[in-house]
Amino acid sequence: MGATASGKTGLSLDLAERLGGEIVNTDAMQLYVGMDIGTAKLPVAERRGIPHHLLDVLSVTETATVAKFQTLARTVIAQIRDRGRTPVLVGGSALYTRAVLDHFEFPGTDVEVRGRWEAELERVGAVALHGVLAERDPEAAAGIIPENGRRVVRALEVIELTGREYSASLPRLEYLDPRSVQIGVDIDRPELDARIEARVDAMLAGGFIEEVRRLLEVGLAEGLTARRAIGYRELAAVIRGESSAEAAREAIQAATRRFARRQDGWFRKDPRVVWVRHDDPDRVEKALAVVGGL
RNA sequence: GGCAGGUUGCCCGAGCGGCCAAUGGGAGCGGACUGUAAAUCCGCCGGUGUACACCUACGCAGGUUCGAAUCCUGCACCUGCCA
Repeated sequence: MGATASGKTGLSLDLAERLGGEIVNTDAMQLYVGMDIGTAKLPVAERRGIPHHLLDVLSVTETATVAKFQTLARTVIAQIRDRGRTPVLVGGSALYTRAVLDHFEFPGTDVEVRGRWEAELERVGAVALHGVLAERDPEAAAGIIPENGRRVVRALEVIELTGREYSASLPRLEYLDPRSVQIGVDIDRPELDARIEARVDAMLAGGFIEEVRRLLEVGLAEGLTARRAIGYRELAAVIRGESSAEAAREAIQAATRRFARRQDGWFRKDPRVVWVRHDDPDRVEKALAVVGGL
């Protein structure tokens, strides 16, 4: 794990190679078919013959959800284990990773119930809806910032569906499978920012906008999750004539920097993560040593 | 050369005599997070300081005024029209 552009992919290939492993993607946006350039998805030709899983499993019109991902990933991991090989999970979506690795249970969801609360949110606003939540489940309300409409809606949905109170806080850091280890790629911020800038420029030079154009033709704008991906939303605005290419370039870089910071926040908070410098010549050996400690 | 407009905090941009360290947005920094998570949301954001406060600030230099980012004069630079 690690922030975007920190060098996760390279390390994952080395590790999988040395461990005789197979790679499992834990990146929310790399799940989508056709989202290649903008998600920095590793081209097949560069995968060194190592099997990669959970790439290209959703069409851009489908909604990605953590719960679905959890099921998919756990299934794939079990299969890899059955083959006697080592699953190497790689990606920057912290919640997705934790959902797979830790004891993490998601209450159900229901389109109708969700839709109703969303309409209510639209009507009365987040803070007012938070008031409703406070009446039904003070505990949950206390754990959610009133302005965060999305989370308030989900809490109300869960309460209505399960009849139980909603736990608004994250579960404990506890691996489902003790044969788990987390390795983070560590990189200094100024260096990461420079890499992000260069990567975005390379994406744009490499046909990013054409990729977005193609995806718009197959429904990117209608999807709930895919269209919100960094880069895709900004370039879609350019295509619609609402923004200039230069403004989009800068917006994408800024959004990516902020994203990287959020990712870092998640990973730093987890004390189980062992950090390896991205530019340490011995990083592969060090990472292997962490795995060997199992 | 003439006429008109402009110069505000890292950037954009309001303010047009006191309630202004100065609305707002962006960036930056910090934080939250159980089915959209590359999402959603919160806080801080001139300096020192717990608070009260003090200091430095609205192109530069003067002036008017009890009091100026806001008015006047000169200078510098930018923009539009006339030459």
